[in-house]
Amino acid sequence: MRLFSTVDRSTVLKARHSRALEAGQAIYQAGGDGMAWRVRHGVVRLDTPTAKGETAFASLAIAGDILGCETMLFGCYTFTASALTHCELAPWPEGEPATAGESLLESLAIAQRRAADVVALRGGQAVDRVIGLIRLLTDGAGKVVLPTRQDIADITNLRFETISRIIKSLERAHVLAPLKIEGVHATRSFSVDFAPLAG
Amino acid sequence: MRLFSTVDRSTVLKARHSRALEAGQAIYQAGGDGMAWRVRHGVVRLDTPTAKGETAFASLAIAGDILGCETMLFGCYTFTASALTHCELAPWPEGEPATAGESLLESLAIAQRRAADVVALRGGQAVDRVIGLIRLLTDGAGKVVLPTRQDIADITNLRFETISRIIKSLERAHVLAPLKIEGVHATRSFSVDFAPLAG
DNA sequence: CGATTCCTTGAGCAACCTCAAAAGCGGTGG
DNA sequence: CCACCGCTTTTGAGGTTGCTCAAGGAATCG
Repeated sequence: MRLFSTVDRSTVLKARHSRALEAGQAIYQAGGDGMAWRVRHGVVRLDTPTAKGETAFASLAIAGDILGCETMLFGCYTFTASALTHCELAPWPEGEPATAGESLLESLAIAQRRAADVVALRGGQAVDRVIGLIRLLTDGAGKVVLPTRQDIADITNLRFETISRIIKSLERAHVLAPLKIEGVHATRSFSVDFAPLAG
Repeated sequence: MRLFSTVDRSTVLKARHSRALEAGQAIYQAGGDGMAWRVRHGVVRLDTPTAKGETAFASLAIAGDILGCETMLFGCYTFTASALTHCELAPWPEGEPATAGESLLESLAIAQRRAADVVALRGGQAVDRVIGLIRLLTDGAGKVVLPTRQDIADITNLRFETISRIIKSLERAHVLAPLKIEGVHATRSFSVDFAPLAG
């Protein structure tokens, strides 16, 4: 039983090690060739080329999500991927093909769930969308590293000025606490505490 | 928030045969038990329960998409599904498990592509969103059966009054042509010609 | 230091929402 | 057949959210 189609395994195997990325770094380009990954840590932004030659936000990939699996079918990436925060990627598929069916099914379910999350980030009041995104990005310890205002704007379908106003107001309301992390680019690593807020 | 009419459910869980559904009909409920389907024809709306006990639009499933595969993992549906147009569903997985890996991988790629489409329907100018949805729903012959104004509003994150105004204006601009179909409820089967329009 | 990039803040405006009323359409019962 | 009911759609008037345009501040890097 052959699970996956005609991918040149020899070259793939060469590069089969995990990748660590900084915030803002490009991962791969739509149309390009490469392998598939699973997101271990961090948040990845996916963009799709539009009719006008531009590129528009398409989706998010968070820890657990599969990235670029379409190359295994079509031989090229559908989306352009870039790291929104510090990221760690692991080659995919990872292990024994014995459980590949289960794993794939789970990945499909996760993908649908994630899609619903992203859709939710584009509806409702502006503040709620931003808070929704922050929730999605917050780790177990209540810490979150925010992407740039422009990235947040693209994801929530708002303008970066609006994002700036909203985040400032959340800080002033002590919902978000600015908290600088050392050793990282300051403008990109605007790190914060996030007090969940009722709801 | 959606209300579902009292559809006869007695036949729903009987057997692994294809299902035909009318526009507006409920397919399954979030949390309920059942099987997975592939959409053969038509458009299915997926809703997710929200914090406030209501239910909000989550995604669309169109011909080729997998529906409710998460029951195979969790034993219950994550979303609530209902038919937006006349639909035909086939049991899934369909055939020999030999090609299950390929098929699953393809389904995953399709799901991610579809998610990007839906996200795109929630960004940009109101008219463009509505036109984008109409494009997504238009068949090869340039015909489209529109869902209710309220459904379109939920999908595009607009109000139904806004949808009404937009569709009326598209008709007056001869982009959409009202064209009644026989043998179907008129309010739901508002059918139209769709002249693609540059872009 | 200058160049670049990102963030903040303000003032005015437009797109879209809200609320309200009425009309169309199909079904039901007298 | 007509009157009525429930539901969807249409249309209007006015209000609000979030956008646009503009200017300036802060941090990074060569």
